[in-house]
Amino acid sequence: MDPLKAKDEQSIDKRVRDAGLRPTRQRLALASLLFAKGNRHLSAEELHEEAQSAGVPVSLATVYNTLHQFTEAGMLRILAVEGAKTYFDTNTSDHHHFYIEGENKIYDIPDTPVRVVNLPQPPEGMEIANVDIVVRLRPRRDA
Amino acid sequence: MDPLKAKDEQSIDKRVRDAGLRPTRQRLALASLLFAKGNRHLSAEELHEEAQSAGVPVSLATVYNTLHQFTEAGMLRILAVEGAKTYFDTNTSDHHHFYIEGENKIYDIPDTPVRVVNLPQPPEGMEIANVDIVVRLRPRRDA
DNA sequence: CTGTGTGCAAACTCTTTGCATAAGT
DNA sequence: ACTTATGCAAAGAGTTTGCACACAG
Repeated sequence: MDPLKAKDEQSIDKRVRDAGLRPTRQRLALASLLFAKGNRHLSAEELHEEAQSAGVPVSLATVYNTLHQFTEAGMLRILAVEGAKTYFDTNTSDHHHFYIEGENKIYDIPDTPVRVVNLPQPPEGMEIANVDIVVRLRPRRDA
Repeated sequence: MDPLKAKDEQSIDKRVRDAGLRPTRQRLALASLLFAKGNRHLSAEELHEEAQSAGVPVSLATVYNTLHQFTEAGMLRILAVEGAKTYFDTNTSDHHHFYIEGENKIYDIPDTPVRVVNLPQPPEGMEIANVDIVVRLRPRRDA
């Protein structure tokens, strides 16, 4: 077996274990799809289709369960974009997004130099969980 | 009739007309609820309930239609928060939000001094429609 | 073995749609 | 009158849940 692949699989396995989840076939397969290729923004349905294509017959319900378990474990973040679908982001660090209106596409803002200034104090008894910035884009009307 | 109320109703009427919409009973009533009391963040269902309480028997479908028509006319903005529900904001100018996790509550960031620096160039052929900042809050664990 | 995870299908929530009736101009 | 808006109920999309079977430890 390809040693590189073996190593990836080991680290995936560790990641899932460290999250306190049993490394089942399905969870490992989903984790591989999610974390193998860098930062991704996926809906449950998209991940489900990828799994099918990859020959891993996982059910949609399990995909939802798994995505939420990974999210609770801090391996994923939920993206707040309007519209019905929930997107999950494999990059849990501070970074922000472009959102293309009408296309339902999300992209990382590259090199994320974006910063927020003058953040207000949160109200009594609350703390800031995180700050999401969505830069909504549309096709230029002129030009 | 109370002259103040009459004046409000006139301006509501004008607002709806200016949006190119016929000032029907329902649209006027919903516009009054939406715009009478300053900035608000409402879901369709919440507005529907308010209308019922106010004695305006409008159907939920009409509330949805109306909210979308108002949005297209630029009188409302859709708020992007995670979760299934769509929220509409009566304040269409540049300002940002606190979101309380678990409560599904949205508040304006007061006096909005928040600003984003180092916004990147949008990709080719795209322009920035707007920038949404959501500061997600959670109860403090300590203290 | 024992308990957790999975798959299926049904349930649920929010939102949209189709069509007959009602209201605005 | 003519046209657009409304209400209802049904359909639709996305997500969650309950329960029997399967798999990991």
